[in-house]
Amino acid sequence: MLETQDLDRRTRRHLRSRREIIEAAWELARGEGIAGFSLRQLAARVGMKAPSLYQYFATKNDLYDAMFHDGYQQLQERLTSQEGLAPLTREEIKEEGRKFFDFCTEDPVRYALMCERPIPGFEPSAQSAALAEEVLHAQVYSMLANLGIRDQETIRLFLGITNGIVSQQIALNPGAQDWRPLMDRAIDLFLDHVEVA
Amino acid sequence: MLETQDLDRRTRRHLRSRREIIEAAWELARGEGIAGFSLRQLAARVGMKAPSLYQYFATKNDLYDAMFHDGYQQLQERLTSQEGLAPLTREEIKEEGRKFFDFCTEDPVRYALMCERPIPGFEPSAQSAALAEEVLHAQVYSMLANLGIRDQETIRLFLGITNGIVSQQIALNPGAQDWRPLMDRAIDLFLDHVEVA
DNA sequence: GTCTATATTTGGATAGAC
DNA sequence: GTCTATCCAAATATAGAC
Repeated sequence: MLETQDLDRRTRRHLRSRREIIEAAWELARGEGIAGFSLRQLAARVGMKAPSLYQYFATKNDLYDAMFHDGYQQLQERLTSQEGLAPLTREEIKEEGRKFFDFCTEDPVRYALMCERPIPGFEPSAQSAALAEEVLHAQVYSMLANLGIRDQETIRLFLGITNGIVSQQIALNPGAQDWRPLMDRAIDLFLDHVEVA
Repeated sequence: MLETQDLDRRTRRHLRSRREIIEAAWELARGEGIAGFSLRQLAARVGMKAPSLYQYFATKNDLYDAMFHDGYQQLQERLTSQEGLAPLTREEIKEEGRKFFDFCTEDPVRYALMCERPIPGFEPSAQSAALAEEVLHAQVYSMLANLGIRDQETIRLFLGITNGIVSQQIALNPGAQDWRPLMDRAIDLFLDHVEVA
């Protein structure tokens, strides 16, 4: 007979393996590109053979979806949720901006999976897309709302300029940080423009 | 005996075929992704078999390089060279910004090839990279220099925010133009900040 | 749950006839 | 310059033994 304890243990073990695979996938993706690694390579890295991976992910796109989801979970942990908080000072906003810059540039492949469309045919599942929206809401929308900014155009302006600094760093000089000071300046520019903080 | 005329004719014919292949490659790339089309598909589209393509491009990466080069030539034709011109008015700058936005968003795959790094292992040749730099110089550096802006940080700020608007449009809602009005606003923001025009 | 073996497809690229 | 035929490598995914 199967005890509940055994089921739990089995589930936990399964989830742990899943996690290990996802992390190995990130490592491989950083080296070979997000679409450039194979399931054979991935299996080898976790000490399995390729077919065993199908116990954890039904298709390669399902793996991508788990990575996408994982990326947004990481971002969520890295930034400070702004929901129900007092408005940030200008310096605190810059601090969050630098954290975002560092998060994105430290792993360009992760940034691409999360914010660009690097894999033809892959789209995040509804669940993962919902998490992405949730993170955006908790961090950006809330932060701006706390400053009194709620109209979509201004929110987009903020998203555009901050992501612009990040994506230029990654496109023109990945691995470096020479665009990092520009994040502060871009945020100054924005805040001067909207006349708050 | 081969006449010079014949050589010219042959060369022109060769270049015409090359051009036809590049254009077919763009069409395919728009549908299948930049790395998602095969040389077999490409050959079929121009009425050839795959091996014949090797008369025109030694490898697939050479084809990508030709496309990269072609993209920057197209951009060069689309924008107005600013070298030796009088400073633009604010409205004229916005006009150029909108042209850039339209150019980039009308073909996201082209934008990706030109400005992101969508193909692991592909880097533009020295010649193509030089063209890219030349275009950037003739358009952006010159335009800003005519306004008295010459320091690198401010130039980068301009590049960051304008590319940011474009890349958000492509990432979040490709095919649409709902971020287009933000290009004007971003340029206002920038010009207010640097206090010119 | 993991394996071996393999099906199946597809890719880039080359040899050599015409 | 274009073709047919083919090489070779690699990919995702499945079947079925253990």
